[in-house]
Amino acid sequence: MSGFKSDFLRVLNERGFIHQISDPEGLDARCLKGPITAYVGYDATATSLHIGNLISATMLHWLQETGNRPIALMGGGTSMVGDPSFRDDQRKLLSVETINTNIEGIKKIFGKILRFGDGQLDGIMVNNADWLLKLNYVEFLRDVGRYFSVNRMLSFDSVKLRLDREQSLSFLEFNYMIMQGYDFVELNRRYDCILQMGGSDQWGNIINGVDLSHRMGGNQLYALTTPLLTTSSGAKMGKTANGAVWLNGDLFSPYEFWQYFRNTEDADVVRFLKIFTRLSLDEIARLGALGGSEINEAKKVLATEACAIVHGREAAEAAAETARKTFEEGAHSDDLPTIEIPRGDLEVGVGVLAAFVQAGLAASNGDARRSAQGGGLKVNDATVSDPKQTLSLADLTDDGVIKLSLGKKKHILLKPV
RNA sequence: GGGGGAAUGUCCCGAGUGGCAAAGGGGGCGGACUGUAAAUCCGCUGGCUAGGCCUUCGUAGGUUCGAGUCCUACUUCCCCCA
Repeated sequence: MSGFKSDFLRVLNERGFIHQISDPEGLDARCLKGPITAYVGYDATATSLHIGNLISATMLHWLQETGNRPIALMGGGTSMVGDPSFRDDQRKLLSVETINTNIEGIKKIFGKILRFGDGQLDGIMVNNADWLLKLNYVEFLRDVGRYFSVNRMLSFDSVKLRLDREQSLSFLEFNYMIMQGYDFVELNRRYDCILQMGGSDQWGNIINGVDLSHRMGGNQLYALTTPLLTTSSGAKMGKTANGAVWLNGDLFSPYEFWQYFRNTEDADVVRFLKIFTRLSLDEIARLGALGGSEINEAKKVLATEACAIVHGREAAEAAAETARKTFEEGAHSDDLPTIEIPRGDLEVGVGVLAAFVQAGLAASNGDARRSAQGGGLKVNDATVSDPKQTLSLADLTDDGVIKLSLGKKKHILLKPV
């Protein structure tokens, strides 16, 4: 499936976005005939999208960039049910308020990735609550439900895990794929949308929409999925100690985001540059050719470029500069994450362990104590050897702060107020 | 409706003769080696005013000097029969 003629599929293919396409030749031919409309759906499971969602959102970007129309679908309706795909337990039911709050958070990112407006090829943002919540049960069953075979639905890999583990799959969740299938058909009716994209875990759900359109005598629709991103050593992409790599700055700061990409494994640099930056393939090839420790330069470019897309160029440069000062000069930058501490506390003296807990670098005194025993705690770059040590005004550096470090990478500044 | 199983350290999986802060993995964190990489090796992975105390094995009671382990009821989930 390499010889795509259309700009859109060629770009996606070259940059490593394609895992499966339902009818590659057919879709390629359709893309050549003129602009197409395609969509990706996002459920309101959190107040922000995470790095995994960024991949499909980036596909929407390239879609628009190559002269087509993108739709970002907010799953206000489907989130009422919850996608059971590849999950071994039921999701918690979300309240309507939570769903709406989450959607507001999720929407933010699209302004940075797509161009919206009233023009022919401007992006569209819709919410499937607009049509799903209005459906009449029996009518829906007769119009749409009749086309779904339970036998077939049970055969999808996405629910196999659940069934094989003998965990219950509720009827509520079982309806999810029907709703998503219906979404696709509805978007085709409303906007002539012919392609749905998503992560590889969405294949079954997307194919259901393609089939439903057939059975209802509708248009030919297409499915396209991206590979599940894992690091070369096999870990799932986008997970850190504290959870997901969020796109919203209030959950995951630009500096943290920059650091996440800076720590990419060597073997993943080129792959990630293609997916998470908009650099030309020539430039990426050049960066990928750097050998040995020089590849660190490529990682910095990756971090800055990826960060710039999500947080803006300025924040990305600032994160890069903070990192440069911290790691290359061994100095500390005012831009490091900072925690305020009452001046009075320092006058009295604060236990080191408690200080690390306050800074969020340790979960408890015991946790901090253990880190200290392993030689992982530092105050102003000096290893903490005595857990009973206290911090006072005398520990302030010339810049009037105290730098706490956990390991080599995590630094927090304590600032008296 | 009847019968039989299951729930363990608040990340996950998973052992557990009545003496248990509870085996072992995975993951995570820290250290060494490096290049803020990978691989490898080592340490840690309930809380605290810290070698003493406190809270943990689905929930609530009970038996016992002592309960994750035994008894009763309840909850949730699986399987079989109707």
